[in-house]
Amino acid sequence: MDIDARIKRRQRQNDGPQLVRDYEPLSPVAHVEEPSERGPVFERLLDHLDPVFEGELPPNAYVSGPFGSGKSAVVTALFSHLQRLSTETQSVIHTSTRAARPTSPGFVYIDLRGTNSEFSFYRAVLNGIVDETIPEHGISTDDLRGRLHDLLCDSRTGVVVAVDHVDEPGGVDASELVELFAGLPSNVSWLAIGRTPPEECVLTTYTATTIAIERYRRQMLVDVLMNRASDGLVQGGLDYELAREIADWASGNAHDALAALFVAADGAARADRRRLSEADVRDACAEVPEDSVSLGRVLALPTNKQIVLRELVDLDEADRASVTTTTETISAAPAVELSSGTVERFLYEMAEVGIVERVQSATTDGKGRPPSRLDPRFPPTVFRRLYDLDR
DNA sequence: GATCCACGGGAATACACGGATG
DNA sequence: CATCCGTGTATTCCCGTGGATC
Repeated sequence: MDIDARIKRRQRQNDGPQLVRDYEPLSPVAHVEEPSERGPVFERLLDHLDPVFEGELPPNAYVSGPFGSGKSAVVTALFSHLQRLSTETQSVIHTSTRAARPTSPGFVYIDLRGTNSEFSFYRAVLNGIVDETIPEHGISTDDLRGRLHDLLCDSRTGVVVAVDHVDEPGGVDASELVELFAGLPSNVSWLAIGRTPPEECVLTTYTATTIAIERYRRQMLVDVLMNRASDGLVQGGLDYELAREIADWASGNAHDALAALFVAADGAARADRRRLSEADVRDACAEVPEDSVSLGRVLALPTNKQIVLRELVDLDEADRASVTTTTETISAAPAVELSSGTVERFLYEMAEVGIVERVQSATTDGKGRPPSRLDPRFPPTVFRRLYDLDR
């Protein structure tokens, strides 16, 4: 960078603070410690978990709600508080020795994104119970299950395991989850969380409680946006009116609303403005796909798949004309060390589970099956930033 | 030495089209 | 005209190997 540019930057900074102070609070993936807008939902969850405060295990339960209704936000917040509480009171099993005498159940939160195998599931449970970190290799799945049995059978009170994102495409579905829990002792109570409505979900035949969470009301969503904006943007960066506009457009989906805010903020920041404009918001909303896939899912993908996606979102139209040319361009990129066969398979696999969408080309050049273009089903700007941010 | 799982690589299958065939 | 066939491409499926980790 030359000296002029350095000076310019200083001048700009002295003009006033940048629009975006911190991208983190704007991220649709980030959950805050205290989601203040969902008080009643907390109450319902606490009602269900009530036996815990008597040292008893609650029954199994299923929490359902549409995309972006705050299920994960609420459960992760609640469980992190409960965990803290039970560690403070020394009530959970802490070590693998039997010295500790638990008087209240332990709490484990598991995100099924990224735990696709039997092994990784039991490993996650065990990790949530003991202090030490369980190795990822060199120990068999059966050994893991064995250790869990030993530990839990020694524990008088057991654990409550929250399992988030049940039934996602390509992930663990309801019946597989039942199988997994069948491999654990009976003093494990689960709290499953998913989008499938309770009446369609087989899990409810194993639960005493189902808790349905509704989508955000408009006003609540506006509050969420204003709160996040006040954490991530410079003061006055987001007008109340624009927050309402985003909330209206998102119709109760907090994920999409935050994604739009993120994109809009990014756009305004690039244009070197100090506040979001009407046009920023409009463009941002247009960038978020109609039926978008959660960025949480995208960012939970294995590293190499994310690398492929990172390249994909930068390709121009010509390079995305077919899966074949997309594959060629991506595997030629310096950042990609995969064989083209693998890149291609990754692309198809991600299309299969809805991370990207295959759009069949209308133009047929006579020869062979018509090619498909791959469209990301998430806002590229958000993915780009969040991906680049933690490299 | 044991274990899990990511990769590679290729085989099998599906699809679209034009032209041949009955 | 309906159906079959061959060709070229797209898509799916499968499984062994080896890297990484303990």
